[in-house]
Amino acid sequence: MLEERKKRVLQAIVELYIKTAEPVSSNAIMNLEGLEYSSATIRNEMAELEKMGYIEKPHTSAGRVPSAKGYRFYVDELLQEDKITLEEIKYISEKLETKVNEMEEITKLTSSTISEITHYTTVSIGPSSDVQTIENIRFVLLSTRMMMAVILTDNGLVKETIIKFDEDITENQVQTLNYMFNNKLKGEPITKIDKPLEKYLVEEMQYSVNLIKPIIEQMKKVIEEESVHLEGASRLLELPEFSSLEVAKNFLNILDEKDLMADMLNTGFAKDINVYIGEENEQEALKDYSIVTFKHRIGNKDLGTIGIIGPKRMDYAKVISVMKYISKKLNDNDKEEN
Amino acid sequence: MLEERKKRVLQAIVELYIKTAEPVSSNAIMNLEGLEYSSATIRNEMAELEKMGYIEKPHTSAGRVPSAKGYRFYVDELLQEDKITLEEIKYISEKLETKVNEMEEITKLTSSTISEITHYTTVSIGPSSDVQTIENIRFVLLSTRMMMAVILTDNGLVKETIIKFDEDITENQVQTLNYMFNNKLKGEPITKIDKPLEKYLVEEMQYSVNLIKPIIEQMKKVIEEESVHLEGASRLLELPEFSSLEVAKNFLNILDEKDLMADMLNTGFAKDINVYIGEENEQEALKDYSIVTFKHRIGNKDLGTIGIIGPKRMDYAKVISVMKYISKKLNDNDKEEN
DNA sequence: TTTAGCACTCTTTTTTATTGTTTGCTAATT
DNA sequence: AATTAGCAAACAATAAAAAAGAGTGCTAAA
Repeated sequence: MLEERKKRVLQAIVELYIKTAEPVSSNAIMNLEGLEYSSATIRNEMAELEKMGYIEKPHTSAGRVPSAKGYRFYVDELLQEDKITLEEIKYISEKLETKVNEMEEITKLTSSTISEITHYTTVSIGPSSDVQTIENIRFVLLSTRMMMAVILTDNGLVKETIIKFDEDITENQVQTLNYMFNNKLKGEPITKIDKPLEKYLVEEMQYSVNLIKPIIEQMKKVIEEESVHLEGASRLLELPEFSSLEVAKNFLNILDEKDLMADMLNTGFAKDINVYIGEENEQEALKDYSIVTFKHRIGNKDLGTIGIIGPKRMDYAKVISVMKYISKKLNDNDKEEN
Repeated sequence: MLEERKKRVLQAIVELYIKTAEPVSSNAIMNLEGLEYSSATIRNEMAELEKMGYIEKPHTSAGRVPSAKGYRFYVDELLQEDKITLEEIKYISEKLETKVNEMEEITKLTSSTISEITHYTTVSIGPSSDVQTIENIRFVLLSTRMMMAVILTDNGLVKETIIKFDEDITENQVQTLNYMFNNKLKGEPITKIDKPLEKYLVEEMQYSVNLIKPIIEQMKKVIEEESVHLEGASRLLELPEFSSLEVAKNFLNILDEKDLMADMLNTGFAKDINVYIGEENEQEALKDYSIVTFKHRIGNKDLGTIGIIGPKRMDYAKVISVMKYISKKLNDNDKEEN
């Protein structure tokens, strides 16, 4: 465990570095609250913190920079969660009051709000399909060979898709489909819509392959579709660590990899808010960045996961404060409405 | 009119500059096809071309760079449209054979194909709402207070939206709506769905405001929604003109302005393919870029507009070749299917 | 009409010098 | 024993100077 003064020094280094992106010198932190010592004393503490692995030097004559271990300690032990201003609270409240018709839009709204307030890039994704159950399925004939399928899930999500057929479909067939699918699938997980179901319907129930096959295939597609939503992609470019084109390009390329982003949002969820600092990220490409993931929900309805991507010197305190506030706000709003 | 040799020189300068992004010296173009003269002779021609305004010098001791006038002359008179390789043809054909269920996906597919082949950024938008007419409208009750509306247009586009109500809706009401909307609106332009219609339905036809108002409002919203689709945003960053972070940021910010992009895609359409070079763009922010717009259609169905954004030294020949090829291919594919 | 030749211009790259920041250590002080 | 003043050493960052390179425009000859 770290002595109190060392903690203060580490905290000062982390917070100043988050603020300025410049290595922090012994001079810069002397005389701060609780650190009324000469720079030489601070230097001694810094030397020890370095030996312990909490901070490091870019080169001999530079100030110190937090190491991954340093950030981790800061996040776990030193971080204070009140870094949210009144204006920000006001802004968030206003944005979250926007009326939305679809649950998915709440996720987008939340993720854009977080991006705007924190100035980091956010990525979001809906709830994973295996936690969702079917509440209702509707088929609607759009034209003789084109049908629309709408699936309502228990968390209020709507998934629709258009299905084309090679032969004409009758209104009668559509009604049978409506009855049968609802009867069989209501309350079941949406992942039940798959190949075995197709097989069952065709082989056991004697439905026409030409009718069932396109339906199942297309529905399966929308269900599995993980649509990643991005917000504020260019925002990070304002930060000094992205002032090299090399780095900027690398970052934009990472964002372009939807699969990678989906992966990232789907890894390990001990808590609702998780912090991954630099090398702690499982994905190789993200080892230079920090990610904070936020599984958000209203009541017990899972609404998906939002990830904030930023530099390692991300303002963790701010990000976490904002998330917690939004989470609270979302649930309050919901209660009011009922 | 330019003498033949001057044309050759101008062409060489434009093409070399497009390729290398470096000012073109007299040395570099001597001995090219049709230019078997000494560098001094070329220099004389270049001096004259400069006086006429076709090319310019970044500074005294640099080579020449095409001016906007130079590019314009090149595009109008010199450009050869066979700049498309066999591999590219193969790649395009394969991609365009992907089966899609929605017309909108064709636009996305086309725009991503163009971006991939040309390495420029593309922006696309659906057909403007005032050229579309209603083919069919469907209302489907999803739950007691939630309804889905689906509009089919004559160009095969599907627009759907979810509508929430403050009071319960009966299946009966939905059927009336279905009958009435179709009866009244089939064959009409979709822009007919607006405030006056709401007024008519409520005041003359005595429908409940609580029912009609949310419907019209929400439908109006989806109709007016111009969803701009972006492809290959980070691609331009590979080009040397974007090697300054300043410029790169500027570019990304322009792309973020959806309204600007929509504007750009909606300005003046003399032909299906239009080229705007630098200052020729109406929008101030685009004066440093060149835009090629491409109104694409299958038969006489308008499918929307795709814009390619690149530097002024864009490879116009390639871009135009690709567009023409895709246009042909789309229409051929369509014929085959019928 | 074309071209060789060369001085001149201006950018780009390389080198050298200068300034500034911060550390680590030693010795003095509290 | 803990703290601090003081100072040399280590680099980075900046500025200034020098050298190299690429092209042009013009003149005079072919």
